[in-house]
Amino acid sequence: MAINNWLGVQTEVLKRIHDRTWKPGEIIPRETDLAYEFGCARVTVNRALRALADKGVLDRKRKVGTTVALYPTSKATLKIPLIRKEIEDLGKVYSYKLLKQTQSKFPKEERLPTHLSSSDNLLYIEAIHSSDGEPFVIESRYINQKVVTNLESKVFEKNSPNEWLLANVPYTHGAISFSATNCSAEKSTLLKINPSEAVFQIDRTTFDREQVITNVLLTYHKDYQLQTSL
Amino acid sequence: MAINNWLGVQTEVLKRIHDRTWKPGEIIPRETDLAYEFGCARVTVNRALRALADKGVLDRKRKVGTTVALYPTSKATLKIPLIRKEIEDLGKVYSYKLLKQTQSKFPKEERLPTHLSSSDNLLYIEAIHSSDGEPFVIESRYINQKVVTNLESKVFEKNSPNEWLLANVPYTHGAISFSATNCSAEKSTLLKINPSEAVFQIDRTTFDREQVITNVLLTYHKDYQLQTSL
DNA sequence: CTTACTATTATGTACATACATAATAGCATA
DNA sequence: TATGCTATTATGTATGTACATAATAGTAAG
Repeated sequence: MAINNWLGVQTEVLKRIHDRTWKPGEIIPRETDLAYEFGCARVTVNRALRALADKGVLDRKRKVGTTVALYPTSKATLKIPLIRKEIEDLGKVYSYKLLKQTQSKFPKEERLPTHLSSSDNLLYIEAIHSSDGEPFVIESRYINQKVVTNLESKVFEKNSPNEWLLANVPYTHGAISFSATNCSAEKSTLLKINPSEAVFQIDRTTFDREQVITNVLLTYHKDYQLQTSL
Repeated sequence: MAINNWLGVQTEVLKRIHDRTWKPGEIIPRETDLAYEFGCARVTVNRALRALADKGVLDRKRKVGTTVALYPTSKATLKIPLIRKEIEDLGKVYSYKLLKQTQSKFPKEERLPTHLSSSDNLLYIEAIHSSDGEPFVIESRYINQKVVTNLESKVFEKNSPNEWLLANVPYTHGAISFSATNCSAEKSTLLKINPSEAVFQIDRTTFDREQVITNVLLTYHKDYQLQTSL
């Protein structure tokens, strides 16, 4: 019976990997052969296999062929949501408060903002996002004013930098890192937790080509979990 | 000048989004028109736009059209590597040690293993992975022996469950969550850190269709960072 | 005014075909 | 033996064409 759509091909291929007809590391039949077997066009097989290679299930190489990935490089795609949206999606009321806004060439912070040099003309902002009035995450951000020039001084009193930048300053790429740290005394007060409690942090820097647009350190409330699926 | 490959189309589209020719939320010209403008086939435009929609840069809807995503849902794809590979890629020497292996219907752990019920026939394993002799991560795992039946009792003395399962038990999907926690006394000894120091944790459950194969809690050494790019 | 049908439209997919490109193997030459 | 050329091969991509499908708008029937 012919399989005449790429999702069907994908399902069949996954089935064979799963039931070990094709074992990890092994080479699978070439596109032409599979197309003949399934009774469809090679392009259809190509699309299915390409999608699986994107997911990390298969490895493909020109002239060599397609192999079942030895260690399926479990690629989890995690969506980094807007903070407001994340809170609202939980059915909670979102609120935002600006805590600090300073012009600072040499930020007197404990952390070195990644990817930024002290020579940059930086705007430092600290704000807190709350869920039903409870502290949710502290946003601690540097903005490179060499790149972001259309800034009115009072924007961030009402709008969170998180949201304003996303809507107003397009970026080309970014670097992101997740870690755990013992909460500083100052932040623990803001988050209403005990000092040195373990907190989840996201450090993200976004770029416009070579230039850094902004670096943000998000310090989440206790018990925050970042979830996704494989 | 004609753009006659899908990557070229993608680049041009990204350029226009970036220089705000097409603003967030706006609808962009239809495939047919773009194809005409670029001097290529509609299918080529389709491929480029589809790839961007996958990344979250565009939203597409049949009959309605393609819009620039209002909040580019920053999708970070993070690779969950084999622990051994992660360590070796850092140029360090990898070592593994089995700490505990018990048959336990009712695990006497502080944590409830996610997605598992106490009725399952569980094998509990605790092991440590080291980098140049220094503790790197504690693997604390439940294996569902209803599903994983081909287990020899001594496999995990030499092979880490992490690696053995990946190579021997195919899975259909998984759930994963990242969090921060204060390290338990027991684990802090193993990791050679102060008790209640903040540690990064990954909790992962993999499934074979409806059935849980395994649940693992990975507790990383101090200062561990999970990094990726956008 | 509401409901059901119908036409329209933009994206989604399938196919045959053609050519491009990377990697390999084999052969020939120095 | 080593080196470089060449043929081969599997995947990668582009195109014209055709039809599928989802969502909308418009129209007719009750």
